[in-house]
Amino acid sequence: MPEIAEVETVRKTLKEKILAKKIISVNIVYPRIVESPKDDFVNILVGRCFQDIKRIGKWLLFDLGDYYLLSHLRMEGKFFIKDSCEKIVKHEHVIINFADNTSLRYHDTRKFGRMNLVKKEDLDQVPAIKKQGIEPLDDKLTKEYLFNRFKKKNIPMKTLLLDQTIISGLGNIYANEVLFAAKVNPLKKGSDISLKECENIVLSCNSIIKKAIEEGGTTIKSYTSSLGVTGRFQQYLMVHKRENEACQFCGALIENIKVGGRSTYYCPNCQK
DNA sequence: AGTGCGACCCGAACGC
DNA sequence: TGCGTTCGGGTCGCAC
Repeated sequence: MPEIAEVETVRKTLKEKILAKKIISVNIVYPRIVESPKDDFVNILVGRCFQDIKRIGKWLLFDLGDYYLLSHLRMEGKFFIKDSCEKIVKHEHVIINFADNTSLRYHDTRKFGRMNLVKKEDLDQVPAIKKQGIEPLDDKLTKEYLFNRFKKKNIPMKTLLLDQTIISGLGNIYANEVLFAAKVNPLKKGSDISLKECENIVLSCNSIIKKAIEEGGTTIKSYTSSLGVTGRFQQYLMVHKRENEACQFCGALIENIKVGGRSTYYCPNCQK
């Protein structure tokens, strides 16, 4: 489940490995991953090189000079670097071969991830990018901003934290952790949230995402970032996947409920 | 406009 | 053992 901290880890680790290497061929094994016309996708990549890797929310932006290759890992997308001669293994869907006989391989067991090529000047036109909200570590994420975005919403806070147009980059793990740290009940409606609670959410977002990025993200189930890098944040998780364990603050048992169809973990005593 | 929900996927976990 | 069923997870698009 790559969220902002995992995507940031992928960005940093990949940058060390693939910049300024000429792309000599592209192999699209599973076409649905690539949303752009396939011929364009191959023709534009070949001959160019990645000059930088940026990130907006959970989106990776591979900078090709005049184009961006956008990549969203969804739940289980991963990138690996392998020698070009190595066999394509199961779940490797897009292979980008470099002139130095290495290759960047997109691996995704669920096939949910997506890639797009977009001209740099058209980036603002991409709907998914255009509507991204404010990032957890951005100074513009203030209690007043959140209060204004939440106050007319008659839906649960858990759902609102997952809304990428409000806060950009939180997924299920960090949404659970942020609500616990802020002592906000996941079922509480946005319209019932106080300015003080918004302040707590901002502070919790800041500290949790900062720590998660420092620790290289979280490894849950099948997820490793890229290049075999394993996140260490899982040892700091207070509620996520800890159903029936004692809350580390009050000792009450952590509960698991569904909110908006998503698995939600919280302490019924600390988050009333 | 705001809200809810199914579709997209397939491996893991579970039930029998 | 082996088969069938259920679940999960981010985002989009459609229905209400």
